[in-house]
Amino acid sequence: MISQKAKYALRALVVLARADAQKALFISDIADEQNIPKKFLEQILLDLKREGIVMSRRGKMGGYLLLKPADEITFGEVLRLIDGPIASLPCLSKIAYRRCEDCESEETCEIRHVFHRVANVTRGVLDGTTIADCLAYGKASPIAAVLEG
Amino acid sequence: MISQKAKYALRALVVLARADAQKALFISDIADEQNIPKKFLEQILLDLKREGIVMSRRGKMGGYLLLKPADEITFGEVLRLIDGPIASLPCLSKIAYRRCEDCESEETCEIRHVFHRVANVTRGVLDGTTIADCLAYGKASPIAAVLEG
DNA sequence: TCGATACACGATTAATTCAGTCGTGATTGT
DNA sequence: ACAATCACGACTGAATTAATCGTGTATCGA
Repeated sequence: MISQKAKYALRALVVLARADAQKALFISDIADEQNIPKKFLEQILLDLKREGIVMSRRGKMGGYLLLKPADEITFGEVLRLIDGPIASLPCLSKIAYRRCEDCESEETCEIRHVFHRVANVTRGVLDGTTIADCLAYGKASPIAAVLEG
Repeated sequence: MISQKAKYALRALVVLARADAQKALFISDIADEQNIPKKFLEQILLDLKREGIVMSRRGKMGGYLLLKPADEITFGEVLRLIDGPIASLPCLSKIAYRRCEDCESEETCEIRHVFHRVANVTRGVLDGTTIADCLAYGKASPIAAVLEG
């Protein structure tokens, strides 16, 4: 299960991607549209900003807008930022490798090879899917959802 | 990341699968071989027993043995039992479906279709891999690990 | 220049989960 | 009877999750 925070982050990015690329959106507008607690979303957008995915303007007429093009923001990137490693075992993580303490060696670990395959297929989907791939979905065009069944 | 508990469960099952099918193993022997806290493993084996995956004998000369054949115990089955759903979203879980509270509808959810694909490929691996597929690995035959690279 | 509106950011919190540990009881082979 | 083994509920400390609170800073428009 991904965290609630990651879910909010992804949906906020979709909203930003759907908006006019030049026009900043208020936190409160995004929060209202997606039923996200405003203060929590504020925190999330700050994380995304530090990572260079979005930018913000302060003051009246401020708000948030995408810094990276929507088709260059992958699900994998966002999930790693918010939830941490995608791999099921610390010894398989790219961004936060850690040896399993209880494990004698990675070569003879009985289960590592299985989760290595899991990590590969999962990364295949998450690093191969971008925010732009979600634009057809959502309030704007409920019809699009039918396409996938 | 899977839990430590799930990791222990899978490795304990591999140990049981490697043993003589008729001979019960003590909790303490499995715990020692895999560096698992004994009391914690006791709890885990009870879970696996309730599920019908292993059985136990009490008293002196007691111990645990597999109830199901190793090639019929899938990773998916064990992970669902110990860690819960494999799906990344509650609304995609087979064993514990729950509607996402903050989500208007599943048809128009902007991110659901992506995690549906993730769930499919993950299940493909986890439900398609059994404890028997791990027998070549581990202490018994460190050479086998080389085969995969 | 003033004030309303927006983002910035650290601190705090309640609830839950994780990873065990403890203690006692029941069963069985010798 | 005794020792070894599993059974099982209760407990615990640390970490994580999902927020909330409060104050500060920037900016626009009148």
